[in-house]
Amino acid sequence: MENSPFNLDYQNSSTESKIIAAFERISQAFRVLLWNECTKHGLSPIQVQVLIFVLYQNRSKSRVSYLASEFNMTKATMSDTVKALGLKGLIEKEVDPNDSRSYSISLTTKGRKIAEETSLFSGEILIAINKLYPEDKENLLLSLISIIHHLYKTDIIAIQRMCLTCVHFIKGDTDHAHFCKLLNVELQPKELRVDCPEHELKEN
Amino acid sequence: MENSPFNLDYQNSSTESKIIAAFERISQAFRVLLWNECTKHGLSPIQVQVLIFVLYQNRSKSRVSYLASEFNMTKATMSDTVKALGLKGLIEKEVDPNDSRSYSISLTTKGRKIAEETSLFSGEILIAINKLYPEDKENLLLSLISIIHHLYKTDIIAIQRMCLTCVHFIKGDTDHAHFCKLLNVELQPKELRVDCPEHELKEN
DNA sequence: CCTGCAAAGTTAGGATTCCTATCTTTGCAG
DNA sequence: CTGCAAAGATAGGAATCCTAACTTTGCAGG
Repeated sequence: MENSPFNLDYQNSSTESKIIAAFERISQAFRVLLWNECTKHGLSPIQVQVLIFVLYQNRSKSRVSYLASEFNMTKATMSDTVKALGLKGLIEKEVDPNDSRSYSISLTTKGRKIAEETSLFSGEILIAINKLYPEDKENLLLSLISIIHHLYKTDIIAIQRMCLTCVHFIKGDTDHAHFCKLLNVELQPKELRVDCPEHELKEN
Repeated sequence: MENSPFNLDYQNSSTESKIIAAFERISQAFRVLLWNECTKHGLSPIQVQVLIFVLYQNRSKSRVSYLASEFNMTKATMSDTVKALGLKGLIEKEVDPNDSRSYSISLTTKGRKIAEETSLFSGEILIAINKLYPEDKENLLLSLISIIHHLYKTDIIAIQRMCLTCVHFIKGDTDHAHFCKLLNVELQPKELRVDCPEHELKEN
């Protein structure tokens, strides 16, 4: 290491490790953009993420426990976050009629407005993606889905909402397209969802 | 939104927004893996990131100011972090002979050991990437490089160390391959680096 | 029915992160 | 040599996010 002035080996070897470095760069771009968005509204990153989540996901998932596992934190932390959002008048609690221990949260008018604004935070990344050729975009998406699927199968990530792990999904083959039983539509490869609000985890 | 039981529009429309959702998932996987690695060694995420950075990047970049901009934090925060690493005996300071205000840091034996161990934290993601076909991997890398390059050109990210923005890089064309003046080698597209220790930013 | 256990969420307390603001020392340009 | 900028340190405070203990409620097995 100290012998050569140049670190020739580093990153020169494998495409995979370069892909990882690239992912890290892009992750950082997300973090920075999210942070900028937060300071604009005087909210914390996690608060903004919760608002955006509630905006898009359906009610059954907008609970303290689910949110905690979604964002990899303890229920205690998420409880604080939800309380803070409540005090700021951005969300409302609605007790579950079937289980009075639990409640789901929904956005107030003010909360919805902020959620919609901040959900555009990744817009500049979207523009960057749009510079790719359409077929490259589709290949990129399929590669990413494959990676996520593998991460899920090996328990690196516990939660995701991809078609591939959903009870409503029927996997296609060379003769048949994929199919979603819930929406009752065929799914071309590029129509596969990665974060579907209707996702229900298939056990096995 | 309230009229239909299913949120059909969401994510159904564009490939780009699905790619963004996928990036967010993968980012989260990184965060979780890094966090796991941290608790193992009783270090904070940023401390581990600094160790890994110092392991791979060259000395001129291992300074408080550069590290602060690299990780998007203030010099004050980075100063604290470096101090903490020093107290734990993982790094050493070496004053710059040309500028006594400044110093660079290097790993102690103990620090290097931890850096090498923790730098494998993304190994499970590497395995997931490896499941792709070789040509898909290369296309994936090229797409990611293109996205990062665009993010850089539009000032979303300030710092990166890709060939495309390096003084030593000579861009190729249909007749000539890319070339690195420093290493004195031709660069095939798949050999382009995304985080080169020898990177020097080209002005303009 | 009721007893015990598990699950949802809350609270308290503390460690850590990361900020702003201010300060010291040093390099450098005019 | 004077003034300014840049590198880093320090102090103080807000916010994050954890562990541990607690309340209330649902539920299953006897």
